[in-house]
Amino acid sequence: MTMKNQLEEPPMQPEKTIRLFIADDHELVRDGIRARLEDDPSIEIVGEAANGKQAIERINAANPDLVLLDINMPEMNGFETVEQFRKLGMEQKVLFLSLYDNKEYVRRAKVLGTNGYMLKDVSQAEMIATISKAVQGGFHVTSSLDDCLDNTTSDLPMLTEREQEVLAAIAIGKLNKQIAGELNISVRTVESHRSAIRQKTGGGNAASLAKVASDLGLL
Amino acid sequence: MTMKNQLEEPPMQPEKTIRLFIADDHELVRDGIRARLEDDPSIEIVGEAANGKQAIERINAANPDLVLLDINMPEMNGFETVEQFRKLGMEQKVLFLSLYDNKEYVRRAKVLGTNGYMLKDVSQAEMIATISKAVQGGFHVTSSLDDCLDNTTSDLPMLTEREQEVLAAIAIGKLNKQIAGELNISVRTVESHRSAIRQKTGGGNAASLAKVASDLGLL
DNA sequence: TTGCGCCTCCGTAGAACTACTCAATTGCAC
DNA sequence: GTGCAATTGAGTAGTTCTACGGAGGCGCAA
Repeated sequence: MTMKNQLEEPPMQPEKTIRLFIADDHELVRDGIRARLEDDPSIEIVGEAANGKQAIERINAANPDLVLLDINMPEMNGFETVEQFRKLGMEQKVLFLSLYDNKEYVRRAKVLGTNGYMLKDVSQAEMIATISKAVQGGFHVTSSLDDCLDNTTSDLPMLTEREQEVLAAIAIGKLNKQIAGELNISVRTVESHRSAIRQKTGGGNAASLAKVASDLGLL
Repeated sequence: MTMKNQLEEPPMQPEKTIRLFIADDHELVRDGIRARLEDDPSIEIVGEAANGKQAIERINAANPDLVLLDINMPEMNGFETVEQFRKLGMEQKVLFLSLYDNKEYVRRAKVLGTNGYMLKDVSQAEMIATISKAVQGGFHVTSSLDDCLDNTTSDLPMLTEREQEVLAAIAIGKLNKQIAGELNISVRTVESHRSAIRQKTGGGNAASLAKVASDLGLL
């Protein structure tokens, strides 16, 4: 367990250009990223997509070193897209780009084995730095999120899958009875989950649970 | 009441450049806008701000023809910023820029007497076109929002102020009892408002009201 | 002045949720 | 196998919300 395998790709020149693929549903944001990075000779933008589906179709042809992936996209969001990558055997490095400094998002990004989480409010310098680091491997977040990293496994609510299902249903206004029907469990079980969710999240009534759900990115 | 006062600034050349001020909390988005507009000789970017407060401080010095204003900004959002403009006697034209195709936002933009509402997913061409139109006056929305315009006064829930206060409180998980205390009204009154809100929005239980509140931009 | 919308308040009945408690089953890790 | 977490289910009591019904005051506009 030495530091050897830190350099898996052997002959890496110091000035090798990074082949970057951008997936974001807003053309405006893509333009912004382009504008920022095109000055930098060490980064080359080799492709774009406006959603996860397009990304999957186009990435292999573009053969990027790193995929800059927005989380909130229509059709297929960033997380789902990465899951698809894995299923299809695509092993590109991924750096998430998101508007939200949401601990749960950061946690999921880490759990998925991606290489970083970057907020959209970063400066040009930090964006370039984070991209460079993500390409090397490991998991990197932009500075304002540093604190999310430490407690990423301990501090967070960490709802179980079932609890997340139930919470998502609660958040869109479903009644316990409906939820029970859809999940094929008894109303009492739904209540049990609900109560567990309340305990873990500190949320009180149904409305505040809805807020929690949206904070957790379950909608 | 002829059309005379439509041209208050008398000698307007056809190719006059538009002096544009950009207020958006994301440097990335500002960069994107810059990148898109800097090719166009008819638009000149004369200033930037990262929030409403900065915008107010800087706009007079920049003397723009049009302010491109993000809605979701920290400290002071776009709507509050415009209200401040008015209080301070600033009469610059305003074009909102937002991520959300939210009818209620469009309605508020219109009610505030601003000159348009542009989604952040517009193309470069449409962005330039909308800016040009907004500078001329009137109220303009980007194409995907056209349908919001017609029913902007009739179709929408149009909650009363009190109802909005109550809804906002519900959405963050407050109990009727708490709300009653804070608004100095009885619990029964809160219930009445709540029931009116349910009727107007179609929302059923508390959780779905929370969702409605967030859709309406009350949080 | 008459009407209308908004805000305020109330009663009753039932549905839904909250707050505690407990426990059987499954599967996974040590 | 023992322990632990996740999922499932239940009892009891109390609180909160929902769905009806009704009514008075106030301001504004036709």
